[in-house]
Amino acid sequence: MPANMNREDDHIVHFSQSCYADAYTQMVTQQGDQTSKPIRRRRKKSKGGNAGDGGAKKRKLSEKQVNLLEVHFGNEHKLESERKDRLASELGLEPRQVAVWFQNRRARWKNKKLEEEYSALKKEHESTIFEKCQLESEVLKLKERLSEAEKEIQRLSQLPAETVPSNSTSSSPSVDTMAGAGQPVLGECEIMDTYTDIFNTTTFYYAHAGMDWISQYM
Amino acid sequence: MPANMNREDDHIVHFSQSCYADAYTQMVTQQGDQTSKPIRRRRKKSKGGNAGDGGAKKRKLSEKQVNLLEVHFGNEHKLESERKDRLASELGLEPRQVAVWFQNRRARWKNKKLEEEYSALKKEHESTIFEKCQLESEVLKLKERLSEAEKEIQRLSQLPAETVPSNSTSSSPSVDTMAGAGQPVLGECEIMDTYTDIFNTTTFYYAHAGMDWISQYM
DNA sequence: CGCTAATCAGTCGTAATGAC
DNA sequence: GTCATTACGACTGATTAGCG
Repeated sequence: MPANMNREDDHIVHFSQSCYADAYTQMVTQQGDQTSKPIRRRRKKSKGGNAGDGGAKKRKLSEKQVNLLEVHFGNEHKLESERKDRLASELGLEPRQVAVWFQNRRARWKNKKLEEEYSALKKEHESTIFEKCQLESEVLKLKERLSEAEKEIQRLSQLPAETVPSNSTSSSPSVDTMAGAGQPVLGECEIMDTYTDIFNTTTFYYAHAGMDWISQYM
Repeated sequence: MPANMNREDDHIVHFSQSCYADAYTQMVTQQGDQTSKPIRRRRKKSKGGNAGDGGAKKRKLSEKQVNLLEVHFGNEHKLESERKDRLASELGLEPRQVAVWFQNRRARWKNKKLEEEYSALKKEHESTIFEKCQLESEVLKLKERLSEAEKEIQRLSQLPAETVPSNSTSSSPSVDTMAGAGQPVLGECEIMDTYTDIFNTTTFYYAHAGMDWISQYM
């Protein structure tokens, strides 16, 4: 809520940068006071002073503060101004800081969520592809069996009036045959296309997340 | 909207820090922004001096600067210091600013990319699901045809020695029959499961992006 | 030094709400 | 209705910590 801070944070009036120091971080210890240069600031890092736990020589929030904020964020991502003020005084921060922290936290949370959903979707997609492959090979298998069966029908219907040997009647022979020859049916399966597709269009480090099933083909 | 008019003075406050003035902003300004609203201000505002300026405060980079930076970023996301310095002087910025801009640009580009890939993947996933459905129905169809064919074989092989009527021999009748009855085969298709899954696990505004195909079922 | 990742903050637009 | 306030989101700039 950067925009509306006017109300309760008037007194602060954005003294940008270093001017915040007092209000923001309780231990500023840093006097460097080059309040004038926004950029070019090459400060030395921590001076010996504060070390310790939440040290925060700059305007960083202390660990304790962040923890408490996290807890409250976990309970509720939104922040009504009543809660904001209460939290602020609990933490010794300006209400505005609390508001900004929540805002940023929400934004970060969204990105994280997106990443999670992406990898979940990817996993699901991969397994769907796998199932699709299985279906494709099943279709091939069935088509061959069907073609065999129809050949058989053709044969049977065309021989005029003979007695057919009883052991060739049932469909089981052809079934077994096809099942035995089932290996090469993957020829038409698009698994390899999809495979390369997946790995070419993504450059994320977790790209290999859910591809375990592929080992079944190797 | 009248809503955001109140920011004017906020800007002024920052700007009065002055530190920015030189390095930042060549005026982004173009103020046509808030022009003439008679905003009733009631806050104590900052000190102020700045009355006269027509707006133009904000440390934002000018459009021209951003465009040039974008172009260079498009060519190469990395930034060697030679290039950085050259760019900086071209733009009238601190080299440090250029570096920061590139850093942020890279970081944010990643998120954007992730979002793009997410929606691309989702689209692909949906079409894969669709294809899988088609395959499932094809499998059902084939299984029925096969079963018909085997019944036929059974019949043919069991009738002793008759002359089979020529018009019932071919397999085409059963094929046509199945194709005609193709509609209800979706009964076992998991499309609805998947459908609800997709819409429950995502809350993005572009969730409906690639579901056009679903209209084929409605 | 440069980079990434994380963090903090300011700006703008805008929707929801309440007062006049 | 208009106007103001407030809260939020998206975007952007800047800082810091840590790695190589």
